[in-house]
Amino acid sequence: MARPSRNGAEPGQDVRGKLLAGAAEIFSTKGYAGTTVREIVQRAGVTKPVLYYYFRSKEGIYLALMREPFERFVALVDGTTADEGTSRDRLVRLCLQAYDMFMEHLDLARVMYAIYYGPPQGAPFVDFDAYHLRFQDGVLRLLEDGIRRREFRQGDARDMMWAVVGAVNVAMELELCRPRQSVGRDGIRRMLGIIFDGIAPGNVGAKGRGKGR
Amino acid sequence: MARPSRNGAEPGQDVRGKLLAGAAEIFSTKGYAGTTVREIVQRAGVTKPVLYYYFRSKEGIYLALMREPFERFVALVDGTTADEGTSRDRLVRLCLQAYDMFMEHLDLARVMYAIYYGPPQGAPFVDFDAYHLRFQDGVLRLLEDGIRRREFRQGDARDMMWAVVGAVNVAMELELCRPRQSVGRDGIRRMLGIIFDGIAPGNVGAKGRGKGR
DNA sequence: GTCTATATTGAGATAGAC
DNA sequence: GTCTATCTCAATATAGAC
Repeated sequence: MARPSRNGAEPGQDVRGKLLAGAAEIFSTKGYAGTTVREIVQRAGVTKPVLYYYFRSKEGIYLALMREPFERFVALVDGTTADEGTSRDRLVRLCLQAYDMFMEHLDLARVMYAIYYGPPQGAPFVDFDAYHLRFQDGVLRLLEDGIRRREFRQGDARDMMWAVVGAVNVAMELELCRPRQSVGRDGIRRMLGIIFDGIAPGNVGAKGRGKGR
Repeated sequence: MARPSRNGAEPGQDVRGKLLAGAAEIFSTKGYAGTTVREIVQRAGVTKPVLYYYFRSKEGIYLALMREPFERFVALVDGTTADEGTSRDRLVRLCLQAYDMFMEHLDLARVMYAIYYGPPQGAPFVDFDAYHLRFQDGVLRLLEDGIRRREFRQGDARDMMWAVVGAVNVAMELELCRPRQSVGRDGIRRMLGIIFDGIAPGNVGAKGRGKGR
């Protein structure tokens, strides 16, 4: 299309993509405020005005980075809750898919956590809550469905939802902060198993091992 | 002791305390890097050299702030795990006490989360992991104890531990980020109840409602 | 489109008077 | 102990050449 620039790389999308990829990594380790434009452009092998040309500002490249994966996440939740199978299986599947998605975008997840559980750092607003709520709502609906079908016992579906969300969160947060100790997909399966069956002795019902996708 | 200073406040401890209290609040909303020395001293009604006089540096006031409450936390965990009662009751008690402590120091907890799940922000190192591990270890020991006593079913105590820690974490994180939606002490009790008894129907054993102090 | 060079701002920290 | 005044440094951002 256009002729290659002096350093051998394609101009346009290529430089833009390199800036984005590098920025994701740096934002994830240093946070929004702690990341300097200089670092981003250095890693991409260009100079500052190039970034301002493509993204107008530091805020611009940040927003470009955060927006796309979240749309995929919403689609995923809505898809899985409409799936076939027992409530238990669907629930496990939803949790594992959320986890997989999280792992695919660990860098961005880190940035998100830093902003969500931390100070805004001067970063422009992104509505992380909306996506978090979407996941919770998916879990909640599956639980209510399971209660209606008598797959789960009567009880407050919201409490069950929090227990499930807690298990998934723990797995994710271990991955972020102590990857050596992480429990992984199997850990999530086992935790969900515990939440389904309990840790008190005597539960003889519904011990089926959901394969979970 | 000393004569009141011009603005009517006592000198010495009073100014120091005011600086600490204000710093906790500002660090918690703006993070370490986002907090300026100017803001801290302005809120305390003094000037910059006063802070440098008492704490030597920005790092100094941060460390002074973070260190003390954690020592109390360790003592609490070690105390509760050595308590009397059923494993279930002790476990609930430990979780609720950790939660209470968290709530007493919400500001500091926020700062801790921001550093722990986010970038260091240039803040001096504080070993949050050690305290986190201490809590996990307390939960784990109580669970192993309960399994030995046949209060809990046979199984991987670590998986149970993560489920319990997940429930407590969720309650805490809601308090940090969406206090309107928070589940509180009772929410923790109910989540633990679910983890003990499961959500699948048919568990007829050990349904005792632990009062949990 | 990409560079060099620089303007501008605000941070943490200190000197020295009182 | 607390102030005023100032130092030093690094960051974002831009001007203007090529």
